[in-house]
Amino acid sequence: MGPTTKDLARAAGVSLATVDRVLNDRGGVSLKKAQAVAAAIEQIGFERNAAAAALARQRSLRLGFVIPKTGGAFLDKVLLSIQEYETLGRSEMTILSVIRIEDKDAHKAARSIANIDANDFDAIAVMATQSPPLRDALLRLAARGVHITSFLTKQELEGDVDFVGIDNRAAGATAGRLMGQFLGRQKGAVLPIAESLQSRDTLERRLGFDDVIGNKYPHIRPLPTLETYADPDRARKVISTALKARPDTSGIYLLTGEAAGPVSALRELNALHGNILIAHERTSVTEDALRVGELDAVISQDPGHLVRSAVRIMRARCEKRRTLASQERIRIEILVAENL
Amino acid sequence: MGPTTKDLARAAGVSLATVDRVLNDRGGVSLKKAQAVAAAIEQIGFERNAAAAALARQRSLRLGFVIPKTGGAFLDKVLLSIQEYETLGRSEMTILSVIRIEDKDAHKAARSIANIDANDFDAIAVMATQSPPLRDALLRLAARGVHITSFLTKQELEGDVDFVGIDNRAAGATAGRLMGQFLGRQKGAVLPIAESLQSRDTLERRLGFDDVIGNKYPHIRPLPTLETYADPDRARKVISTALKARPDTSGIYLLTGEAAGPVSALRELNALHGNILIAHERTSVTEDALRVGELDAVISQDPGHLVRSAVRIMRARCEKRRTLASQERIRIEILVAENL
DNA sequence: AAATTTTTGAGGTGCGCACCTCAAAAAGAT
DNA sequence: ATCTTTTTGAGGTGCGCACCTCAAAAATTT
Repeated sequence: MGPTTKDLARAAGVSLATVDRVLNDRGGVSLKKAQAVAAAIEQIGFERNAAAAALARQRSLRLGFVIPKTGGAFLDKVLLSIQEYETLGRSEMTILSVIRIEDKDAHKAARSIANIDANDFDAIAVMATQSPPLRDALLRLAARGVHITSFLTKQELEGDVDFVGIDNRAAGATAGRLMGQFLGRQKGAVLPIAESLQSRDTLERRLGFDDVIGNKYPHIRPLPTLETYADPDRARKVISTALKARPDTSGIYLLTGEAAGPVSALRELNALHGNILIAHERTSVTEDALRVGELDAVISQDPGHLVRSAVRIMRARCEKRRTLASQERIRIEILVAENL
Repeated sequence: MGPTTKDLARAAGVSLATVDRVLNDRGGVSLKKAQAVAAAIEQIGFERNAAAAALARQRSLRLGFVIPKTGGAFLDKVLLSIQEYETLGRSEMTILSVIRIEDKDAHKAARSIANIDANDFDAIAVMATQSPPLRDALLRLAARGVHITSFLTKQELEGDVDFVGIDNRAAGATAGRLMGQFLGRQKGAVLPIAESLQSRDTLERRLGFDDVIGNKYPHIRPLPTLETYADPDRARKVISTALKARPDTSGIYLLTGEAAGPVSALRELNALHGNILIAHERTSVTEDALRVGELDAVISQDPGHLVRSAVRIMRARCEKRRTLASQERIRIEILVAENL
């Protein structure tokens, strides 16, 4: 057993009450004594007994996931992971809940956030496209004591906000590397397809992709990104046009998390085989496509890992613990048919 | 808060003492009452409060990792992960320790296991090549109440032994897929290199590899596996001979976890560029080789993940909890330069 | 029916911490 | 020097469970 608060009090030359005040930020402690306690913590290597703290605190941590209302298969998987964790997390004194927000319009999103009662949550993980009104709403929540973590999409508030998610630029670069390797010496054009170019993730992925292709595989020519606007008809039309315009196309890169639309469009156009196809996010659609050989690789991030990481970070923030950063980096996974 | 033991006792119509006897296997409970408690657990959805249990139990779980004495960079990473977890796990009431065993000889290994005092451990995770004497030694430990988990190498004892590690056949298949894709339409031979063919892991990987190559990329010819016996000189010699014998070699597959030897041999032979090279396990050697483009891909399993998973499983066994199996499958990771 | 064994219940203790109250001490203000 | 404010300490309570003892009740044997 490590040293207890009692040992800490003795080592610091203060009472248990003062130790408690320092450990739990209750204020009303002179700088001198506070420093004495801090020094003693270092010296004797005190570590709060998590089990005892959880038991005594008795109050479950209320963690919220703020998630857009509209979203496809990947988001569903994230939601499922949250649910899974809920049943498991009950014994760990955490209550998870999901808050769906409007995401079409920055102001609506901000209003959804503003509607969150700061008393209901100890921390929230926010997935939402950045915007000034949203930022203000988040800052107000933060001011009322809710810890904010950005989830999948970066938020820039004051100070350092933890971020849970992959590095999209590196993800795009990974896709570029695979595309280059899969195409080999073969010359040709690569067609990137996205839902929209508005999203920051898409842009970052494209940047990473172009970077690798340009530097390592200069014989491959990346075409301008096609936008589907999440509309199957439009997808089929623009893809068809693009493929006709560039018959030398030999690779297709689906930048967007939602691969279902483009994949079925490509299937109808008979463009699935013969072309190297790389997509993002593991969903039932991409899994199946990998298995039958329509897709060659999928770049993905594990939703379960995302959720667990977010929960760990939020808990650490609430309990004023430091997190083991190395454990929290979300890996960029590469999936092929054999390692599903 | 979920229901407590008090609620459980009331629901089952028994006393707290009986509930305690059932929950902690103290015996001396009639079948009838035991079933009543079990039924009540289901009915009211009782879940032991892990924090309170850990606190009351007071006794840290003593978990052991049984690891071969000889081992390369990958094993070092595993050991490092165990150490990392140790500092972190102290607050979680677990004490990890590592037991190094002889591994050259099955009898020596068995004797090392036999030397383990069953009173010192609640559970151990064993990494050792299977053999009848080893099996006996493990069974004796199990009989004395130590929970056994197989770690990286499967152990077949009585009943079901948990296994922590990747599916080596699938790992080999993944390597085969990448090799096939990277080589593209290019015909040629692929040279698999291993330390020795004795190890089960190596065999399984080779099987998976051949399976994919044979079925999906029949124009590629896998050569017989080269054995280096972990000897750099021998490695250089056999590789050189093999490459001369088959000038059409265009891919090399390093089956073994230790890539350092073969990689430097290949470097001296100037066989690194021009050939597609795939290896196993992330180490500083494979990382560097990936970055500079000598290696094209690495198939790996995360040591940190391995250790955490093993600990979770051992704890669950000791505390008679069921584990969330989905969370415990170790992923087969694919690494390229961009997703390190 | 008596003696034995097995099963059950009542009750207590302590794990390490969070959170609370109240009084005493120290520091600062007037 | 008195009053006010801030800081400190002593002490208590309870979280849910593990683990213990002892006596009473029930089931089994003799």
